[in-house]
This record gives sequence, C-alpha cells and structure tokens, in this order.
Amino acid sequence: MSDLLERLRGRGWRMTSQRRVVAEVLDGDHVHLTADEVHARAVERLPEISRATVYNALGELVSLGEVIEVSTDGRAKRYDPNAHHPHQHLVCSSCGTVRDVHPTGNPLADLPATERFGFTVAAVEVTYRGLCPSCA
Amino acid sequence: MSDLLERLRGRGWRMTSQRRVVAEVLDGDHVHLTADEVHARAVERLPEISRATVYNALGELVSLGEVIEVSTDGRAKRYDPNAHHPHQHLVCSSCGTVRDVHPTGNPLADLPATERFGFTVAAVEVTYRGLCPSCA
DNA sequence: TTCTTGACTTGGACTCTGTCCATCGTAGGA
DNA sequence: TCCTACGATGGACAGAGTCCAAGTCAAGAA
Repeated sequence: MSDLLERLRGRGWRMTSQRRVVAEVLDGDHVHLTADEVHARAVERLPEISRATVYNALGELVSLGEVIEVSTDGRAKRYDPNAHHPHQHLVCSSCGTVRDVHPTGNPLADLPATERFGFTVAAVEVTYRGLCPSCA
Repeated sequence: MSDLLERLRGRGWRMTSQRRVVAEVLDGDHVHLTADEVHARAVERLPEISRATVYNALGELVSLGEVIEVSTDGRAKRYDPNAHHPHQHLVCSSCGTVRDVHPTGNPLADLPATERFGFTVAAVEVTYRGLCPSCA
C-alpha cells in the first residue's frame, strides 16, 4: 500500500501535499486512470491542486519507474501503478477498459536478429484488443 | 504500386484529385507518416488541399482496411499503408522511426483463457522499443 | 524554533492533434 | 451537357498536454 510513499521518500522525492495525494490516488485502486481522472480524484482530497501539478507529478513517477505510461488508444495516456510486475494489457475496443494480463512466452525472443535492423531492442509491449463481457 | 488506386476505384471509392493525392502519398514511400506529414506531402502536389480533407481521406482508408492506424507514442497517430501483410512494429525511443517487423510465434496463443477475463480477444499488437542504429 | 533557499505549485496562455459544420465545388451517372 | 449527391474547404472548436513567471513551502541549517 503506502510502500509507494515510503519508496518515494527514501529516494529523496520531496514530499508535498500535492505529490502525496497523486501518489495515493495511484496507489489506491488498481486501475488505469487518465491524467484527468487522476486530477479529478486528487481534487476530491485537495481542491486547489492544479492540472499542471498532476502532470508534473505523473511525469516524475514515470521517470522514477514507479508508474508506467500506457497509450492504449490515440487519446489520453493512462497511468499504471503496477510497474514492479511485468505484464501486458488487454483493452476493450468498445469501452476502453484496461486489464493487466500475463501472457506466457517471451515476445522479445520472437524477434530474430535479422528483423532487428541494427536496433538495440530494450522492451516490448503487447496489447490485446477485444470486447469485454459487458460490451460483447 | 497503384494497385491501391485500382482497388479503391473498384470498391466504388469516389475518386477526387485530393483523394488520389493522399492515396499516392501513402502508396509511395513505405514509411509511417503522421497526418500532418501526409498533408505536407499532399500540399506539394496539390497546394490547396485542406487538413480536414486529409483527415477524412485517412479515416476512410482506415475504415476500408487499406491503411492501418498506429499509435506508437502518445502523440500523433501514424498511418501504415502495409495493411495486407500482418506485421508488428519496431520503434526508436529516441527519434520515433518506425519499422515493420515480423516476429515468429503467435502472441494470441500466448494468452491463456484464464487471463482473458471473459473478453473476446480479436487482435494483438506488439511494439518493440529500442534505439535505432543512428541514435544508439 | 526560526530562517533560508531552492524546489514545487499555480493558473493562464499556448501548442498540437484532431473533429465539426455550413457552404461551396465537382465526379460521374442520366 | 446537366444534375445532384457526395466530397472539399477553412475556420471554429475541443481535448490533451506543455510552458512560464510569480508566488509558496518543505526540509535542512543554525
């Protein structure tokens, strides 16, 4: 739970009420919120918090590797606090719901050297798309 | 080459000079352009073409299944004319270059039923990220 | 505890990407 | 050649995100 807060403090992240609230919002429910949704929830606890501050805090959490940025559609990025367990995403094409999934296999190994064109491949993202039970 | 133009005409796509230019831009170099880049190239051939028209044409080409929309970053979508050969993408994290790649294996088969949460999974996108030779 | 200061927050302006709409123009069939 | 429904135009608008100058404050020093 507030492991996250402890880790951040331990890493010298200057703790302000705004940053605390953003971290708590992400640490709470295990969902994939957009920046605006994070802002909306943060405002419930700290009415004066500004959009810019939420964007700043999210950007820093991403840089620190505590949160993953997910662009499932061309719209707003979503923020995934489950950064310490490798996983992929399953997205509903209709309502946009995102679920973490754990496929078997290692997609990195599936890309032969001849298909790497000299790139240094560092990561792979897999996005499964379909319809969730409610939308099907 | 202008297979694309033929196919579109054959499918009853009303051919205007604007639509022709957009199709030709995509059909030419085999790169992954943003809508603005498509517009810039279209303007070279047809100076009066408007942004809205380019967006309309791209949207229709996507609906027709002739072009694939790719969101590799949270920024502008890119349009991939290589729609008739299944492939995945390799993206340079520094300069944004996108290359088509053909991994082995079938990632759809790697998602066990227990990890599908009742979703009807229809498609899977794999994005490899790293640094291209010029940026490394 | 109080002071100090550099880092953080604010809100408004701005950019970028994309969509919408009323009006005008034209491809292609009769 | 003429008609007309479909397409193009461009300007306004919207959503997501960034930037900046000015004000505020966390946390270390004294």
